[in-house]
Amino acid sequence: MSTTRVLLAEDDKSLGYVLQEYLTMNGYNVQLASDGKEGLKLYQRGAFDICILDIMMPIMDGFTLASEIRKMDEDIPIVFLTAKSLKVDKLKGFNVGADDYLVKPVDEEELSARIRAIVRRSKKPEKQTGQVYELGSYSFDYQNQRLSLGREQITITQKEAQILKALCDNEGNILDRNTALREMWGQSDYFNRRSMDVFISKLRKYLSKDPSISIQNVHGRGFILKVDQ
Amino acid sequence: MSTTRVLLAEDDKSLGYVLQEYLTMNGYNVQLASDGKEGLKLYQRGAFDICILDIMMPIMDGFTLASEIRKMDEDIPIVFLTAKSLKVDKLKGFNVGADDYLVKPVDEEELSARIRAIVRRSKKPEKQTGQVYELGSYSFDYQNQRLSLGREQITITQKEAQILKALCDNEGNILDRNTALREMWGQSDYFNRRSMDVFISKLRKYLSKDPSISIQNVHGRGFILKVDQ
DNA sequence: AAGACCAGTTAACGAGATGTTAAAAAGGTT
DNA sequence: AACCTTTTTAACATCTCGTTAACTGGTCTT
Repeated sequence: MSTTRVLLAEDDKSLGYVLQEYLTMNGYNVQLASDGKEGLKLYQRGAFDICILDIMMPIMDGFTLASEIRKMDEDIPIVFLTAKSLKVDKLKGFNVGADDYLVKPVDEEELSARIRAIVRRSKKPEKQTGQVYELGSYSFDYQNQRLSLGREQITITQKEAQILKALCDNEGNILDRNTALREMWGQSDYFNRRSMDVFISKLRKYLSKDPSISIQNVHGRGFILKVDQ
Repeated sequence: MSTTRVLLAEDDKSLGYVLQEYLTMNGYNVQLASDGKEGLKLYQRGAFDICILDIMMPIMDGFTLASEIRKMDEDIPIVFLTAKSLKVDKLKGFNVGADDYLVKPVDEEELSARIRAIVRRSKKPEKQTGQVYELGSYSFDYQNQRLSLGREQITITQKEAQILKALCDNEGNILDRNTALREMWGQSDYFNRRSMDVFISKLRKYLSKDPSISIQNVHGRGFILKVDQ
């Protein structure tokens, strides 16, 4: 993931500097503005992932800045900082769409933790495409239990998918039998082992149309999924 | 939008009751657990939008409960409540994936505002108004519960529409049964499952005039809406 | 080479999941 | 209350898939 870009608007120079330093050290890309107007300018210029705004600032206060920012981007996370803990202020903050509201003195670590929590939520709009494994000319979608070869497409069963996934995750390496059995069956005994063999046999059949793919046995140890080139 | 379902785990009966009352009055659907274990049970049974967990509780503390919940759903918002303001606790909270961390005494209005802020972020971006799905030769207007084929038009029921929408949103991919049940019924049990089957059967009938459309079952997982070309 | 496991494959079995229809229950309207 | 619509529950038929069994051949150890 790319670094998180932070817009920090804080008129207290020394506090602003300290926070900027701390956040930068923690891998954030921080731009510092010392009043609301400057904050707005910076915002218009760059693309940010989160805004941290002091409420009491000269020229333009944090609330006004926040609403200006909201006009441009109704989705960007905003965190307010303030010296006094006035309840009305706090509620006003959340009403203009704040994501958090911190009372000074702020603890840098806590600020960092809260930023992380907020950005984590806001940064995943797109639905994650279920991971798809490429197996020679096959492709295997674990989430959807789908194995496809060209236009042909079959839906395999849950256990088949589990085992094939485990093989794919260890492609070229041994998938240890006992490990796999404990993972998928909860324990390893004679019957589970035989059951696994049945599934391996089924998977081999599914994958037989591409001769470059093979599931090889390692006597007494497990199986290896191999894809030759 | 449906009401926000809140799981509140708080062992202090009177505080728990007060918060439940307040949040309920503000339009939240609140279920109260008086210890961690009960909280976990409630969570497993129902579908929630956010969890508010006291940290110090008998039997199972809030951190443990949170990590159990995270095992099941890595995306649900979690807010911690605590009496003492220990920095290590706070950071630990954020590290297990908290979205917020409030120190008692909590102000109900602030809690409500924070919940709103968090839930706003986590709710999936619903597609916009008047979305009409194209299904082969059918078209389906979810808002108006209308399914039409040519100039024929039928109005389907709310549940039918909900399920069809969920299927459409996952077209070509598995609509997970438990996910759907928790979304639409609030919980997943034997009877809901059978009820869902009945609706699937009805939808299949509605859609039977276009043979390129099918609702396929994936044994033990859910259903896939497929539209061949 | 012989014995002792290990693995490959196919088929049968049965618990549980699903398909479908109909009746009952739950809501809502007049 | 009588009526309607929607949803749930019941009942029964059918299907699915993980397991187990059975038989075959393979691999290792001695």
